Amino acid sequence: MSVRVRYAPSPTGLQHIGGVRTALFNYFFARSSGGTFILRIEDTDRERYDPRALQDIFDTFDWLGIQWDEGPRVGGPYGPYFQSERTALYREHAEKLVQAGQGYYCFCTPERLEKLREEQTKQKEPIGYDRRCRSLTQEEAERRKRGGEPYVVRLKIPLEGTTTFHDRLIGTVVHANKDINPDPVLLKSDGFPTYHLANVVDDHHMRITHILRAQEWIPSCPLHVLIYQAFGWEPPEYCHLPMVMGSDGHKLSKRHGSTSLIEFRNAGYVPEAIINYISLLGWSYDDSRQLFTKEDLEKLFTLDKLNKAPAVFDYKKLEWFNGVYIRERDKGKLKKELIPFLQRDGILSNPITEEEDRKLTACIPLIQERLKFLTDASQWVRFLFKDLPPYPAEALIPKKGSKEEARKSLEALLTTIDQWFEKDPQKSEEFLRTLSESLQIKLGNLLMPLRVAVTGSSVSPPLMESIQILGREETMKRIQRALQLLSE
RNA sequence: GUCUCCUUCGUCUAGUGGUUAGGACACAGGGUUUUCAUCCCUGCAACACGGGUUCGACUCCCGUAGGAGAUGCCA
Repeated sequence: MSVRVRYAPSPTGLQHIGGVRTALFNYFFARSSGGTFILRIEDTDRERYDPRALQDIFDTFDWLGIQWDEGPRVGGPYGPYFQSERTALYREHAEKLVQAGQGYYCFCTPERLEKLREEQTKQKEPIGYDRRCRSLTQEEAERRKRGGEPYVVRLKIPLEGTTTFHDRLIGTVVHANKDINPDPVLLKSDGFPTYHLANVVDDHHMRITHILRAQEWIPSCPLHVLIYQAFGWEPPEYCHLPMVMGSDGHKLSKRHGSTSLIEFRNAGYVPEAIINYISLLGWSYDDSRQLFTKEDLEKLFTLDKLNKAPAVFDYKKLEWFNGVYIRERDKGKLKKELIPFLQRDGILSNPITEEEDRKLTACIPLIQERLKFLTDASQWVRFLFKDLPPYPAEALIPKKGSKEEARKSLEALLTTIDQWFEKDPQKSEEFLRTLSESLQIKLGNLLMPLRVAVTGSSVSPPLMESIQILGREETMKRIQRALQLLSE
C-alpha cells in the first residue's frame, strides 16, 4: 500500500516553526517513500477562523517551495479539502455513532460545564464531563432534540478496560479507559465537528496511511483509536514527532522570539536555511552531515532516524545556516532577493533605476560573504547610494594613530588619487604599500581614515572595490570633506 | 491533582554491550586579511541519579529525580 500522509493546519493563526516542521516531515516522508502528500484545511472552528491565516498557509508553503499533491488549489480524488465543506459527512457519522449506541446527545449548557469545572477545580477532583447525559433514555433525548434544544454529540468512552495504540517512534502506548477524557464532544452545537471527529473521519475517507504529528497529540490518541473502533475502521500508523521547545524548555511560542514563518521571511531569512535547520530538529542523517537541500531531504528522509526527545530551537544555528546559504547563492538570484529589502530601507528607488541596478550588481560580490541576513545588506551598501550621514572627526583617527597622521594620510591619498584609483587591485595595493612606507604610516592606519571618509564607518566592504563603484569624483569630495572636518 | 511521553557537551545530535564517547552551532584562543566577514587550525565541554542483568554497560531491565505535554462545544 502506498504512503498517504497529510498536513492538516487550522487557519486560526500564522504558520509557525512547529507546524511547518510537521508539514515538512510529512512532505519528506511522502516524497522519499513515493507516496502522496495531502494538505487539508481544518477550518471547523468558526470563532477563531481567520482568512488571513488561510492565505498565510499558501504563502508560507509557496515561499518554501513545498507543493502538495492533493488539497486546495490542486484538488484530488478525496476532496473537498476544506473541512467546512464536509460538514454533512461529519454529521452523518456522528448520527451513525448515536444510532449504534456508541455516542449520545448531550444537552448540558456551556454554563453548566463551566460551573462543573470550577467545582472540580475547587474540590481538587479530576476535571472532566460528569457524563450526566449519558444516562438519558433514547426517547428522552430524541424528544428534547426535536423540541429544538441545543445539543452536542459525545462519544461513549468505555468505563473499563484499556485502549492501546502503536506508535512508530514510541512503541506501544497503553491508556486505561478511565483516564481518557470522559466522553469528549464530537459534534458541536453549531453543527460543526470537533477536531477529533473530523480528523478521524477525514483520515479514513482520505485513505491516510500514516499520521505524523507532534507529541502533544499523544494524550488524545487513544480517543481517536476509540473512534476508529466505534466505526469499525482500522487506524493508520502513528508517529508522534518530538516537540519543538524554546530556550526555556517550554513549547516554542511567541515569547521566545520570532516563530511564524512570515516573521523569519521579513527578517531576511532564506527558505533553504529554514528547511535545512528545521529538518534537523528531531531528525538526523548520520554522525556528521549538516547540509541538506530540500531535494536531498526528498530522497534521504526516513522515519528511522527520528529522535524521541524534544528539541530546543536554536536561533544561532539557524543564523549560521542562513549565512551558509546566502554565501553559496547565485549572485543574480541574491540581487533579486535583496532589492525589496533595500527598497524597504529607502536605499533603492522603486522601481529601481538603471544606475542603481548597475551599482548593485557591482557590489553584490563585495557583500555576499558578509551577510547573515538579507536585511544586513542595507548597512553594507548604504554609502554607495546615499549621502554620508554626519560623523565625528574623531572617527577618522585610527585607534593607534593621531589626528595629524590621519590628516597627512588623507592629503597624500587625495593628491595621489590617480595613482591608486582605477588600477587593477594588485597595482593599487602595491602603490599604497609604497606610499605607506614613504609616509611612515602603517598601511592599516593610512587606509582607515580613507575608509571612514568614504564609507562613513570603520567597518565596510573592501575599500578599493567600493571606491571603484562610488566613482572618482564622489570619492574626492568625501576625502575633501573629511579633511575639512579634521581642520575644524 | 491525574494520565502520558522524554532524559548524551550550553544547544542540535551520532552512538544499539567492549569507542581516547564522534560531528555541527555557540563560546575561547590562534593564523590569513587595509576594516569587517569568509576561510583554516586549536581548545572547551556530555552519557541525570540509584539499583540490577552481564566477564563487561551510554547502550538491556527496574526504580528515583527532573523536564515536557495533555486534561475545552481550540486545534
